[in-house]
Amino acid sequence: MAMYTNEDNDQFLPLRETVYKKLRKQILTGELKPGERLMEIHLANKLDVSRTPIREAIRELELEGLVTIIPRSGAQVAQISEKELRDVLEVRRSLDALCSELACRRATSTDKDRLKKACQAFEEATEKGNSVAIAGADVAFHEIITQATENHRLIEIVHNLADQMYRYRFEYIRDDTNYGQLIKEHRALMNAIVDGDAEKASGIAKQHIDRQEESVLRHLREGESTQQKPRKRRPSAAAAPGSRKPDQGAGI
Amino acid sequence: MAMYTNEDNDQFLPLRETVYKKLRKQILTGELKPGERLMEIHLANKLDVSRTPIREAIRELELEGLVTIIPRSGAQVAQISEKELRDVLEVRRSLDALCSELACRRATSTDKDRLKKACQAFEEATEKGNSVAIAGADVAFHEIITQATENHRLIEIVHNLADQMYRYRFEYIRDDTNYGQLIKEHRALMNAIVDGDAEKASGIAKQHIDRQEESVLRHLREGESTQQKPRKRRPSAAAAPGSRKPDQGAGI
DNA sequence: ACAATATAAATTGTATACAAAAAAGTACAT
DNA sequence: ATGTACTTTTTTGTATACAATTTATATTGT
Repeated sequence: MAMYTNEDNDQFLPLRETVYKKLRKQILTGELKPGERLMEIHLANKLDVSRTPIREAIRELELEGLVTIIPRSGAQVAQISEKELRDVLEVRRSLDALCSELACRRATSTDKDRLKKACQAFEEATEKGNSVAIAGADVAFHEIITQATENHRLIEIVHNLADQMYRYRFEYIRDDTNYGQLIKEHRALMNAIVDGDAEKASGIAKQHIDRQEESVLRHLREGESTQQKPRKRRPSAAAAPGSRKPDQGAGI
Repeated sequence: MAMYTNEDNDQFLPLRETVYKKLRKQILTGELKPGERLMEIHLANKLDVSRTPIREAIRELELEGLVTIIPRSGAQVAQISEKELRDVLEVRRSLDALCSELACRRATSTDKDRLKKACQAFEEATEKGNSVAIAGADVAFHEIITQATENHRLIEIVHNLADQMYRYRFEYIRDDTNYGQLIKEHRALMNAIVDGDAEKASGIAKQHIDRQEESVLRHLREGESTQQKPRKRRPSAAAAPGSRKPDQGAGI
């Protein structure tokens, strides 16, 4: 066992955090596939820590929506249904529009410069044709806009929503055999923000997501191969019907 | 309190969940004040469980934004600054607008009926003048709209944002010595949804939040009395500058 | 007095033990 | 073969022990 040997590894962070990061990455990259079970002892052995930090990491991931916990049964990598993906995108559509609007109002001149560069970089990446690079450039471009909002809560939520779909990013990129439309949208969005035209920027952002939705959903329907079947469980008196969380709203 | 929780069936739930609910309620109602420390052993004794479920509950609350964890130092009830409140409201503004739009498209006729009744009930509550009842009726009204969207992710996020401000709901309600404007807005929103006029509904929802922002912020500035001062901690090499979470966006 | 430093106390982080529940496996009857 | 009761194995839920770290307190030197 590792004991308290800091092992020189990543940092002085609590184990819980490093475990959290590792699992998270594996889920996002698809190394851990949807439906795959996350068993505490197994993971503890594999990562050479005790069950405690594993448990805590899994619970963090659950609240993030990347993991589903079935009480007294265990955790599994969250299945994402078409409906759920659609829900996520519906929210993203609205929030990406908000990001763009806010960016129009709040982007500094250096923000705008970086946006121009990122836009350029994306175009160059598409010419080279490397999927990883293209996806990276796309993320970088949008990230500048997101950060320009200066609204940390918004940034957090947008990131979270993006994470839910991270697994599909390559399909999405690979889908567009010609990136002409994508480039056009990026340019238009960039210009709108530079000009401070919130109305326009908002509209483009929405369109942008709509296009994404189309291609991601198409791919989801085609390749269902990677997902594992969800485990069924014996009926139990305690099992609440339906919702995965209290979802107890306390609206103001 | 309002809260759509099925109380009492906690018997079969894991302790972690019941602890989570208890702490959550205490934070939202203000029984645990912002800045107050959450110490594991202390809470464990008080609630008569071991530290383990306490820890897990606290971590859930952290991801929800109701608790702040300082590594190796402990957890405290989240302080909410004016900037953060503003950020929350900025997102809510956008999402409440989205809720209203979606409600226009998706509300069933029974939804609409219930909305009318809830609107009516709110008016009656204002006449009676009981703050608790008014706040409850307000929540109920908005909850119908939220649920009508049929978008579970959206519902979850909106609830979470609402929770962040739950502590201020009474100030907000009490502030409006005459509820005329509030009633007018509710009625207008209700009518827009019944008519399916998404554009109009969206606009009203935004105004509604703007009004809230105004009065909540005013009250926040006045009564800073209840908040405890945050503990300061020794500088540490591990302490990351700024952000409380990796926040590593993986945008698509 | 005041600051710096050493010492003690409190508190969190992690590992581990054990009980409770669920899942998987097995034998048996039909 | 199929279904059913029973047993075993696996896995989670909770409690607890101990190490590591931080916070509080006392002590000392100036």
